Amino acid sequence: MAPSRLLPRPLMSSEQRKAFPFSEFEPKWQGEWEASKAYRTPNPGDTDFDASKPKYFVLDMFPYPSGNGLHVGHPEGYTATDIIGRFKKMNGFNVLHPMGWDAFGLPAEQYAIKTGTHPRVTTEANVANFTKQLKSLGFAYDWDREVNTTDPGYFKWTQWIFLKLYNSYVGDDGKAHPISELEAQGLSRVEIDHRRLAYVSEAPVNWCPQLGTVLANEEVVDGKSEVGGFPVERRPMRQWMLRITAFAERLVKDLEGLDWPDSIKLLQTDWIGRSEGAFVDFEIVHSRSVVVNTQWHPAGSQVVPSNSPLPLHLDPIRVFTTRPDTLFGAEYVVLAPEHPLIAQMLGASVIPTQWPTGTPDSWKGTNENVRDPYNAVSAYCTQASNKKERDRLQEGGKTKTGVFTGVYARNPVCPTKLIPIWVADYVLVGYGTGAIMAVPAHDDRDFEFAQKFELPITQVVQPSSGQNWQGYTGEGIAMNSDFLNGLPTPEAKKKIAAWLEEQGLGKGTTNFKLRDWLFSRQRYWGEPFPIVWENGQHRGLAESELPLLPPTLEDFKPTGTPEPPLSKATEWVQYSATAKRELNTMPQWAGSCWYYLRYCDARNSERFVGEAAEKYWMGGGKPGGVDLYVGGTEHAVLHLLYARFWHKVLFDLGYVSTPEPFQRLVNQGLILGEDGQKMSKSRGNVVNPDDVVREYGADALRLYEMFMGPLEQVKPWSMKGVEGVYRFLARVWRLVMEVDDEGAWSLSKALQDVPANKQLTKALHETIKKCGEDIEKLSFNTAISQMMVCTNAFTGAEVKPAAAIVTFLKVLSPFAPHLAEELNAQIRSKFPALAAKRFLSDETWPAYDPAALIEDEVEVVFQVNGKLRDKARVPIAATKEEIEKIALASARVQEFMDGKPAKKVIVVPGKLVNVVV
RNA sequence: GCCGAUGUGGUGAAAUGGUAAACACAGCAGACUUAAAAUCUGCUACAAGGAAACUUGUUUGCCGGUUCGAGUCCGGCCAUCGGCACCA
Repeated sequence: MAPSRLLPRPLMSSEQRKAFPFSEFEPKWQGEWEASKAYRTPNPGDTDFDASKPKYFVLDMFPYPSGNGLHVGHPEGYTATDIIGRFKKMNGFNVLHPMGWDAFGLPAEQYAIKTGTHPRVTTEANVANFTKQLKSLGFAYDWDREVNTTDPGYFKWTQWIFLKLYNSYVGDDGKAHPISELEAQGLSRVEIDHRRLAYVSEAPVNWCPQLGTVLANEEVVDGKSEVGGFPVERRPMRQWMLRITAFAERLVKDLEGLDWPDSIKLLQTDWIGRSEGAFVDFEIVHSRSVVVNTQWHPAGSQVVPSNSPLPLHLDPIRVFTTRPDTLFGAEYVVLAPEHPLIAQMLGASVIPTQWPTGTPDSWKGTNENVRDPYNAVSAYCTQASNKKERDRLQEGGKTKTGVFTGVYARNPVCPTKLIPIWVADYVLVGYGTGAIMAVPAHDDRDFEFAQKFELPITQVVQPSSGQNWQGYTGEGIAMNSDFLNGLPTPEAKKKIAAWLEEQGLGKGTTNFKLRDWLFSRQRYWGEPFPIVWENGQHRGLAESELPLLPPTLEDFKPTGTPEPPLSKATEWVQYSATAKRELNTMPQWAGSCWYYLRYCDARNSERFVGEAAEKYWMGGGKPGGVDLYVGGTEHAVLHLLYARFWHKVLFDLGYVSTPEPFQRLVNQGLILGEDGQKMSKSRGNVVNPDDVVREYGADALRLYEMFMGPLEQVKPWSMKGVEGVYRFLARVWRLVMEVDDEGAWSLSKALQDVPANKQLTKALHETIKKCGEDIEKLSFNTAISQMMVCTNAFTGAEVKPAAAIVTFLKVLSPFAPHLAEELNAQIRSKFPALAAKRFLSDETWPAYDPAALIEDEVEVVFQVNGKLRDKARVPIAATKEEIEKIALASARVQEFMDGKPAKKVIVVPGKLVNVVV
């Protein structure tokens, strides 16, 4: 028989295993905070609102409540903002720190398709789960301000803002104005529809058959949908667009005044892609205009006259270029395959049915069977339009293809010089004018193309330093350029732009990469458009008809055609005998474009946000209203750009008081799995916050996430690290509590109402100082290590001074609010005068005493030639001369001076002495 | 290809141009314990020498520069990660 002690022992209750009873007091305090509405934030107009306090609006990117629940990445940013919010509150600010749900979106809809469960049901369940999880972490949110984008009381205003966009245009001042101004000017319906910020377009879009919806360019990655990775094809469809491009200039410029990381500003700037240049018009010389000899063509051929008697007017080819100074080097013109002029030229038989005499074979395209330009061009264009975006990029990488149209254009600076017009898909229809002038000598792409297709390459820029001019794209001195010769690039640009304008051949202009925002989706679970169609025309609903609820549908499946699922709600669709509703819904971005505004006044049923509330919470004299916005980098471009756009429209129309929404932005870094890989189910390295809370408590989770490293950095998870901060919290617990004879926790006898000694006082005040500074800088990891140092100092003391420990708990409370609150309450039971009366969050952040930080003596290091050789403690008040004397007297210093005289002695008081020999 | 971020012990990391490695994790040793866990105390960048206290040298991706002094500033390169990708 085995000795009894080797038998499995009865399982200890989990309470006994715990180093401190967090699982008891954490829910207890959460309950108390909730019951007493400890974190309710009064609004202007409320009886308990104190207008004398400054405001601090600290915002998290609100989550999509997925079925998977919270992952450890969520609490990273949320804890950071929670600490800041609690800290600011203790420093006398009115703090707005809300939470809500970005709950429209594809997963709930796809789940509905699979199971038949209505997305509203799924969403409600997920929100309930997320709420429970977030509450278990003790965040100081004002839950009375919770918003949910799928709540009719919320999306009523999303629809309302859409109507504002629909009923606005951008004037010459670059600002949004009500469309009524145009009506007053007597503009026609068509003209007005052309100016609206929300307009209908037939442009080719990214259609994803599997998802049954179109996607914005930004939602397509490598020709596949960002969600799900399904193939995406291009097809023309009628869609709602938002005219964000009208704000491109301001969206770049206004970044200046924001406290955002430079890298994020750069990302947005690059995305918007502003470039200055000029439009230049190239007249198309064709058989139905005037016949002109080609000057330079290798075969010296002529454009073949057709037998068509009627002259035909064709608009010139307008190109955009950032290098108008190289116009003399333009050797050919390229149209994007989708360029409207191509269809026009094909239709009007401008593109000939025979290659001009002497056309090199390389110009005739790759299709062997096509023997004439007409068919070569149409074949090339068909092929290009069928190609998915992905193939255009992937197919042979970036090898250039193209075909000569058989038609020539006139170079405006050199009317006798005719240059061939090509079609090639390296020119994108969506950028600039969809056409370019090719200057092979000074553009990489044109250079590559010209080499491949044996087109002439003429130097027009002399590089400043002796680089090879072929393919030189930098600035230099103009040459072979008539009246530009000898001018440096910037001057040449100015001169040619002025000349073009004078001649009516072109115009200086600014262009952007940014395209208008494709705003409609063929989905069920999104905001319906407040639009009806009658007699082929759209019209906005009256405000009084909002919110427009989605129809109740049993069948959410995509129709398999571009017809949205809402078409299945036949009754709902029929607005009146003659009018039908718009069937598209808004994209998920819509709700997140303005949620921060709703938080200011979440229950207002009269207005999207009350005026006084908006002025107070979003005001403050800075361009951005939200004081701190924390979220992931994945939203660095889209969400932030869209929200800024909407905000500017609302600002122009006078609905909000700042031109920008977010003043300070911080991106938290991704948390990786313990294996250093991205957390994912398939890798099996996902950490569930619920498990961490169960094992170590919410405070330990919060603290660990902040202790891991700098907030912005990508960092791997470590359960051992969680244990480390858990042990720290247990040490704090034992400063106050000890196990009594019954094995229960009771107040420590070492805890006494005595003043702290000099050493402890210093440690405490250093901690107050450093933590305050570090919280402002969001350097939570170093703040925590300072609290550890402080705790270690207190642990080493025989007697624990109660008042000093309460002060310490105040500093700890933003980080570990439950433990701090519990220990404060424990101390209050014996020392009511020393502890906080109610909650620590009601207390004032302690002030540090600079005098407590100063010591009588400091350690000064002595260097010889920059190398550390000796140290000594010297009085803090010692003069430079005295310190120098002490240093030179040091035996070690003398030894390393090796008898040589000191050439120079640098003395940094309180720090070091460096003797140079 | 272009743009950006990062690079420091076995690990996460810290350092207004002024003692590199604070604070943790892991490891080692000791105390407590019948024992273990927990807790407490100490050691712990690397190399060489020394019984030891200690001494000397080297070290912040690599190469150079500025400076009395560089992880930090400047120039060049390399690697990893992220973004963009024919934007004229």
